[in-house]
Amino acid sequence: MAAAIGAGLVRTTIERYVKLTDPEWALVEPHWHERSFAKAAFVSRAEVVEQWFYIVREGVQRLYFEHDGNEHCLGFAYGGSWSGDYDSFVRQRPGRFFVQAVTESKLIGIRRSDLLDLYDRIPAMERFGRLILEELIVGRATREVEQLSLSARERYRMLVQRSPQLLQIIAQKDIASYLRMTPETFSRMRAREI
Amino acid sequence: MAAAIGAGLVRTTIERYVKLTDPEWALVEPHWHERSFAKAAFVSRAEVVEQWFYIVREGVQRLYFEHDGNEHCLGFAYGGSWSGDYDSFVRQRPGRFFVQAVTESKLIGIRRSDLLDLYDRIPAMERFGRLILEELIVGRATREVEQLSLSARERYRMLVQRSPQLLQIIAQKDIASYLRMTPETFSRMRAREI
DNA sequence: AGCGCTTCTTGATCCACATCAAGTGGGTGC
DNA sequence: GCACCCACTTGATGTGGATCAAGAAGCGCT
Repeated sequence: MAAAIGAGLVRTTIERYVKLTDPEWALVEPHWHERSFAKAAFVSRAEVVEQWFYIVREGVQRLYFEHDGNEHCLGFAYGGSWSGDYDSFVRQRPGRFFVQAVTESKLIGIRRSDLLDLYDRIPAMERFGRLILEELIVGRATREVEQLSLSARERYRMLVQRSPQLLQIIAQKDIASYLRMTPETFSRMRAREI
Repeated sequence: MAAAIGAGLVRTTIERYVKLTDPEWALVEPHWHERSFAKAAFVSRAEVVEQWFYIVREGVQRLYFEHDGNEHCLGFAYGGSWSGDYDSFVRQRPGRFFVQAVTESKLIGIRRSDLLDLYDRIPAMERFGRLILEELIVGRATREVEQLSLSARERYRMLVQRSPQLLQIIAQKDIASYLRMTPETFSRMRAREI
């Protein structure tokens, strides 16, 4: 029942970047597999070399790393976006990051060896690989500018305005970490002004 | 005298990532142009849409943005690496960053339209585009982990150990900004322990 | 439903680094 | 060569947010 995977999600997602002919899609499609993760399960773990690249079908995941017993949250993935430890996936070295399912999640993944194979065989797929990286870089640059330009309170207000749904789904300590502040500071901002 | 451009620098640099056949190189080579920048001249400016992508032949440049009259330095480019405002280059929107020649610089650049054309015509060039973005992403991830894991003093020590030559070339206020501290803090760290 | 663990809240205190201020020195341009 | 402008240094003071501490409230698990 390959055709049912993601109910067309994968092709739709790829075709946000490049068009595939039907014969091309026939080569691409069989390599994607749905994988389920229970709440709190790990999609990727530090120390492990990542072999999968994912599209999120359902659920939310958080990306973080540990240092001195603290967790530093770098981002969240949800419907239609990418998931997994892209850093380890690219370098093929033991990962520095954890990706954990915040809610029960269904991800549609492709193995690295299969993806590289598609890059070789289908120019449009290589382009797809380039374009998602461009998007990633632009997102990172935006986030970096905001981290440096805004105070803790301004970053909090920005998040409330832009992604209020995250407040419902993600633990406050993780949002706090994502915003580069302690849970205590986050809690005080919530209390004093919404 | 196209063959003299960069004395082979461009082909060598590209071939760190992908191999080009001689006929492919013959298509690629004519699109690269050497551009010179005086000390303190701007390679890229905020508000302008970047049309060039550069390889550094000579000199050092700094990447920064302005906010509330402060400059925030995000990185430096030098021999053999990339330069220019990649964020604006990718998005084709007015730039958020400045790239300024710290020392007199010679950059070898290609226009965006020409590069996209090469992506269309030469699969190896599209792969090259993907691979340098992968390198960029990995570098960003490394830097982000360090920013979050290390104190100001540790970041200072790390830089001294890893890139001592930068201390000779770049203004201390810019290195301080790159390390996310004020010039005063940087100066005090220098004074108290080397 | 009740137990136990984790998260969240709230208050008191602390501190690394920023800010403000003033003086010194080096490089650049005329 | 001199003047001006920054960059750099050094000291005094300030503060945003961290840390420490101790309850309260959720929430999963059996």
